[in-house]
This record gives sequence, C-alpha cells and structure tokens, in this order.
Amino acid sequence: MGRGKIVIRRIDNSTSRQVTFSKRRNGLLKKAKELAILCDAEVGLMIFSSTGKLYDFASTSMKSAIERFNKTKEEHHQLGSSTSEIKFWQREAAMLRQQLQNLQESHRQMMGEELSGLGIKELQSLENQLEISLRGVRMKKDQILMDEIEELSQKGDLIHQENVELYKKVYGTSDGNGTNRNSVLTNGLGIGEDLQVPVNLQLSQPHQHSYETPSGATKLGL
Amino acid sequence: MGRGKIVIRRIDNSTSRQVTFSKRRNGLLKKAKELAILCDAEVGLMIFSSTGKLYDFASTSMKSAIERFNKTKEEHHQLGSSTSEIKFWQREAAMLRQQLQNLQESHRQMMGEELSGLGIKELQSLENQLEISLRGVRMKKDQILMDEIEELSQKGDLIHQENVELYKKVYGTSDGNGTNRNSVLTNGLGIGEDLQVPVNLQLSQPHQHSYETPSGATKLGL
DNA sequence: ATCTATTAATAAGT
DNA sequence: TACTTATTAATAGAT
Repeated sequence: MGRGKIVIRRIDNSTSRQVTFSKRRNGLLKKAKELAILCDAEVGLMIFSSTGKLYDFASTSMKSAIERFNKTKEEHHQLGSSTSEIKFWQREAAMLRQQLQNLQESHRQMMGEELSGLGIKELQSLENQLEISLRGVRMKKDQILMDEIEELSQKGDLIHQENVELYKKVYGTSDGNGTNRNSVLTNGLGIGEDLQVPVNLQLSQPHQHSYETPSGATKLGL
Repeated sequence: MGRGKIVIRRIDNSTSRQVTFSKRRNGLLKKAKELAILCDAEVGLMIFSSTGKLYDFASTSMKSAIERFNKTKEEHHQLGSSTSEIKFWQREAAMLRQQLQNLQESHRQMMGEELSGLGIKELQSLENQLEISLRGVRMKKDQILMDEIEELSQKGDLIHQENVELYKKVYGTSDGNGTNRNSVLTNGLGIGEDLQVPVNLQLSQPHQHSYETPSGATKLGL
C-alpha cells in the first residue's frame, strides 16, 4: 500500500529498514489498540527494534497479558519472575556464541579460508555463490560510477549552456567569427555528449577481468 | 477502509464484533509477522478474544520476547546479591549480539546483498576479496580432484601390477605372445600414466570462465 | 517530517 | 466462515 508493491523479506538498505520500521511499528500499535477497543479483546504487543529498543502496547497491562498467556498455555515457567535469571542469560549467551561460531565458519569459507573440511559439492556451491556475489558487487559498482558520470555530464551540459549564453552576451548574437568561439567553448573541460562514449567503454571493459583472461585484454596494449 | 468509515469504539452488535474481531485479528497477526521480517525486529503479540480464546504470534518465541521485555523494563528492579552476575551475563550477551550483527552485515555483503550503503572504495575491496576467495576455492577444488585422480591412478597401477602377476601365473613367465597380453591389459579401464595428461588439461581450462568473457570478440560489437 | 500515488485492509453486503 | 466490492486506511517512495 505504497507507491509500489513490496515483497515481505528483510529490507537490505538499513535506512529504509529503519524508516519502514518506524512507520509500520506505529501502524501495528495503532491497530492493536483499535482491536482491543472495537472487539473488547485483551491485547499485548511487544516490539524490539533491531537495536534493542522496546515499543509496547497492552490493553490492560503487560503483566496481566503475560499471566493470562502463561495460564492459557499452562506453562508454569515463571516467565514473569527472575528466579532463573542467570540461567536464562547464560543460555542466551551460549546460543549467541553458537550462532556466532556458525556464522564465523561460514564467513571464513567465504573469505576463501578454512576450506579443508569441504567436499567437492560444497566447494562448487561456494564457488557459485562467490560468482553471484561478485557479479552483484560489480553491477552495483558500475551503477554508482555510471550515475556519477551521468550527473557530471548533466552538470557539464548545464555549464556548457551557460557558457554559450555568456558568449552571446559578450560577443553578441550574430554568427560572425564562429571558429574562434568554438575553440574557446569546447576546450578546457571537454564537455559534450560525445564524451560519454569513450568513458562508457572504459567502464564496461574492466569487467572482463583482464587478469583472468590475460591474452584477450593485453592485445590493445593495456 | 471499508464500505463506510467507523469510529473506534466498542462494537455493540455482538455478531459484528465477532466478525470484525476475526478479520482484524488476522490483519494484526499478519502485520506483526511482516514487521518482524521486513525490519529484523523481535515481535511478540498476544490477543485474547472476549470469549477468552488466545491468538498469538512471536517472531522468535513468546518466552524470549517476555524475558526480553522483563529485562528491558526492570533495570532497577533487582538489586539483590546475584545482580552483578546477572549484569555480567547481560553484558556478555549484548557483546555477543553486537558481534553477531557486525558479522551478519559483513556476511550479507559477501553474499552480494545489502550493498546499498557502500561506496566505490568499499565495493572495490569487496570485489577484490571475492576474487581472492574465488581463486582459493577453485584451487582447493582442483586440488581435491587432482588428489582423487592421483589416488585412482595409483590404485589402477596396483591393479595393473596385480594383473601382470596374475597373467604370469596363468601363462607362465616366458615372454612369448607379448602382443596378446598387451591388448588384454590396457583396455577396459584404460589405466596408465599417460591418462593424466588429458585429465589435467580438462581441469585447468574451465577457470577461464567463458561465461564472463563471452568471446573477447564481442567487445568490438558492443 | 510531509506529501501523495498506490496498494492493502476491511466494512458491509450476500 | 467465505466471497465480493466499494471505500477507507496504511504506507512506499520521493522530497
């Protein structure tokens, strides 16, 4: 329900993720309140942002909701008490440490280290993943460069236009002495549509990975 | 968002209230899930209908959410003897969670995701790292394959030797009829030193990545 | 934070 | 409870 449809999947961009979190969190809290009021229901809602900040709503009180939850679930775990507090945190830490280790192993493998335990199948899929990643990274890099060039080029065009106008003011609008004007305006920064052609070529070539295919790239003398 | 606007106030008609509860409850649960996924948040939601039935959602587990809620809400609560130990484990968990997040971000980037926040420099070094990793993985893969081939080859040689011995036992040690023996022993599995040459060639060629460098001739056509 | 085009939720009706 | 549809509400993307 916005300018475009979205897929429900973790939002990559951290800024958009935060913005969306803020918007949807408010929406969710509002709807929780409405449900409680409209339908006479008891509602308890807890939201922890990825940074750990808590946002909550309870139609009566969270204590009441939790107690009722425990009663309904008939789990006498003392979830509201702090008896096993230390145990809880120890388990939490152990779990986190385990997750961290798993991720570390996988990360090391992606760094091309610690490959000894892997079989052919695993190495093959790792290779595929790395190729996918590499393509993604290169695409992104290109996109940024292209955008930058586009921007610069547009700026250049503007300046060029300005110069033309200035020239007219200085030398008048008559067409006389055209040769002299051209030499002044097109030198220096070399602004113009034609500039983009060579730049684009330079950008797209490096992705042929000259170090992997030495023979093809060196033929032009690079 | 229906055929008409409604005021947020307890719905008098019990049937409508029930219907609305059912619809909005589902909507709320759905949105809670979406928030958790989209924004990487921990969400716990408990809904009790007016008849006492429980509907709930928790992105990790309700236990975890409630524990976290209690921890977040009662930093003042327990000043007992075990406080310092609790604090220790809390800090431990917080630290681990931080490490995990950092590593997750880095890992996602290596997977070619979440590239939005990166600049050219960072993308470049990521690309370099991925290339290094890729080379490492390919080397390892090759090594395994080569080792396997080596092993098979040695086994083959042994079998070959055995066959020679067996042949001698069957046909005697005299050198007569050499042509016949050769034809029997070298066919079938085709074992021999000379086999390794073509295999090695096949192994080292694919790393030129023909899909990344389609021809080298296309560069003139692009 | 604000705006607004669009999608999503849902009130009412069947 | 399940559809359908007209309408409102939420919100994605842009500013």
